[in-house]
Amino acid sequence: MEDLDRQIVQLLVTDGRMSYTDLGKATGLSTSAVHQRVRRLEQRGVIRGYAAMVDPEAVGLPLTAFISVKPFDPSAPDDVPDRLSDINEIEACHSVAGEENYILKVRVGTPGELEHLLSRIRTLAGVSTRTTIVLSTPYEARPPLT
Amino acid sequence: MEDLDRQIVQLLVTDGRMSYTDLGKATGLSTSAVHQRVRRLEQRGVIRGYAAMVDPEAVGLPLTAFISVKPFDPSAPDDVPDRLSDINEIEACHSVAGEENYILKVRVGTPGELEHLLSRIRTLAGVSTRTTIVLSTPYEARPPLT
DNA sequence: GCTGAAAGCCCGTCTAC
DNA sequence: GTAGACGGGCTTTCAGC
Repeated sequence: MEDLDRQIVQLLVTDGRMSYTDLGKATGLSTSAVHQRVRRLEQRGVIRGYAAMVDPEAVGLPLTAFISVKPFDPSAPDDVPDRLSDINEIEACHSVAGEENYILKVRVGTPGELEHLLSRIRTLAGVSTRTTIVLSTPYEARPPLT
Repeated sequence: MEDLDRQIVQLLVTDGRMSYTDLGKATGLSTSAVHQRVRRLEQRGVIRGYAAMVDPEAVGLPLTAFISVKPFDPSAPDDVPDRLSDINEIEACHSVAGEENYILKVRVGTPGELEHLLSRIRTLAGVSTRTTIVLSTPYEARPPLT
């Protein structure tokens, strides 16, 4: 990727609401040139979208956990991500190499909700689970420096 | 949290660049009322900021991994997050309950870079590591529905 | 805490290079 | 691919309730 695009991406990752005018000042381009480049970055899928970053505790989700998942029947068709995609408590689903097949990142309000979520996951996807509770998060979602 | 604030947060998590005018239309508030609420949500730390979401592969970071970390000397002062905070490849650092002390999420370009990163982590923080390679990511960073 | 209005700035587009 | 300009819309602030 070109250096100007890289700069623009970097700026927008740090401040997703920065105006095209300010992006232009920061990169030395005109407003319309920046605008055009941003649109192309969005269309090419480099920029997938924009989001407010929210404090999970402030919205009632103080409990984070990683759940490693392994199918009961390793010969069954593997559609775990599809089966779990409607569960809003699951923030992320990664297919991984190793002892387990998937790592899920989940957020809930209470241990009771986590217990209930685990049983939903086990029955919906036909998997066994290994859960790692997050005690605190020194940092998270830091933008990739490229 | 109040319902109107919840609506606003939900909308901004889904589209971080939505205008205050549109937020007002969606919530039935005036533009200035929305603006005021958003500022208070930002000041209270409910909204931590805004970010463009970037495709890691498109910016040269196709390889994601989780690194579980455990100090060589369990009696030494635990300042692992501080010691690692300058490493840009580390996207997140969670303190966890379980066999290991921390889970790191990292993004790099190549296996060679991962190898180098692991040795930096081990020497900088005085830890042993267990690495789980991500093969694919069916979904990630889904907004918490509250 | 919300509304409504007013001024300034930004967005989005178009034309020209 | 970039610069410059223009109209419409948005942001931001300030009374007023």
